[in-house]
Amino acid sequence: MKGLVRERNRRGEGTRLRAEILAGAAQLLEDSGSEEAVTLRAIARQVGISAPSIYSHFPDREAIVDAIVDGAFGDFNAAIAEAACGAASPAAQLRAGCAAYLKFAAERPSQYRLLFERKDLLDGGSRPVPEMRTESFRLMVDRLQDCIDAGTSASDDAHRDCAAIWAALHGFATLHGLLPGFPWPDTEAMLDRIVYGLAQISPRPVD
Amino acid sequence: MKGLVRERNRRGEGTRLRAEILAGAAQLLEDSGSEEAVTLRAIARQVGISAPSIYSHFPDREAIVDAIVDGAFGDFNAAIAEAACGAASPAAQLRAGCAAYLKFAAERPSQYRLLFERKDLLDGGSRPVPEMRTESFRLMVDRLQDCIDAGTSASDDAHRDCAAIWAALHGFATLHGLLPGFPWPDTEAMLDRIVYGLAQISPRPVD
DNA sequence: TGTACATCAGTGAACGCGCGTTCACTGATGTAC
DNA sequence: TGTACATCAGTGAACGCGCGTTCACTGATGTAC
Repeated sequence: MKGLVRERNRRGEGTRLRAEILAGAAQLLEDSGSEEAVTLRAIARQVGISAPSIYSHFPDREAIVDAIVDGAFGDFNAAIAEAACGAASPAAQLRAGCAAYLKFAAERPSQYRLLFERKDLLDGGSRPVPEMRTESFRLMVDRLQDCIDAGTSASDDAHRDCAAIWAALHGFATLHGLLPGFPWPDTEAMLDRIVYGLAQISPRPVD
Repeated sequence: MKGLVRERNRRGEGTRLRAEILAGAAQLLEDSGSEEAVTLRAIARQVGISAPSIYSHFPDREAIVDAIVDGAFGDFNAAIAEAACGAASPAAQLRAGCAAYLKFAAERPSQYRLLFERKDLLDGGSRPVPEMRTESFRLMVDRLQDCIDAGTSASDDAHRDCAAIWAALHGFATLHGLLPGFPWPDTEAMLDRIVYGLAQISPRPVD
């Protein structure tokens, strides 16, 4: 009943290498900016092991990318939820969540791209969207509904207007990253237009 | 001075194969949905020639993709300009241009993705954006400025609000294609919210 | 008109590369007695 | 405490693959005389 019980069947490293593989893969992704650069051999080089060693921890390449996506979605949703929690009014919560969305995309662009530009859903037609991908969206819909109920927003359809906000946030994050040479307006100004314009909130509500 | 003068130095095909290569490459792109599928060997298979034959018409693989991008941008900008021309009021022109934007993205998703998700600008930092990529944007800014001048729009910054509209259009087109299983609102309703909400135009102006 | 020749579109074989994955293995780590 | 053994994390070599690209070539097409 020692604290080492869990370690008994992992001699040398055990789970440690798994974490190193994931960290190396995430590093490769962030450095290169594209998922294709995350190859088993490149990961092995990055971590300092041989390529076949990875198979002790992941069944195939796809599983590694899946694990990165899961981790990134966890961080992404947590960052947005936390930001929203810190604001007072529903409208301020909505804006804070949107600001956190753009912040994540700007700080971890390659991971963000992986989250919403991955082709894994393109093949299977219109299968249901995983909950993880819409968790933050549902949070935003609830906050907008709060605004509507409180009379702060003139929207008559929280789902529709949040879809428009999501589209605008995603588009801005993506284009901003792709065309840094374009004269983009200030991010705060864009946030104001996107959130208040699309959610039909009278500009600059009290925080 | 016969009409055959131009054909003298192309014995068999000449330019014809070049066009077939481009068409085959575009077909591959549309079928597979990803640029990586457009390999020299796959194009050769598609067209029914051997891979080295391509080098008579293009210096390398990159040149083929570039040619597809140029062609697609031409069609894209033309479709938007034409749609905008067909409407009466500036506001209707703005909306028609945005509708054409979404139509192009929906009908030729793989080409659209290539236009605005290509990584070719990511590497070089913030070099200037090619004119072709912003031609339609500038058209939209002009139309919104017309609305402002005519008193139809309450916007105080056509550039900023068009950037927001562009972001929303791009985000909607991209997410809609990536997550077809998500309950997206009707495209027309989204267009109304995006154009009128972000351009600060009183809803449903006279066409 | 006929023939020798230059042109050139397209080919087939081959190169070196990096990839995912497999397989038999090694050698250190911990355990049973 | 000492020794024989089981475990298992990690390895090195090899596989077959598709890729971009090169190179010397073939054979049909048009031209010069």
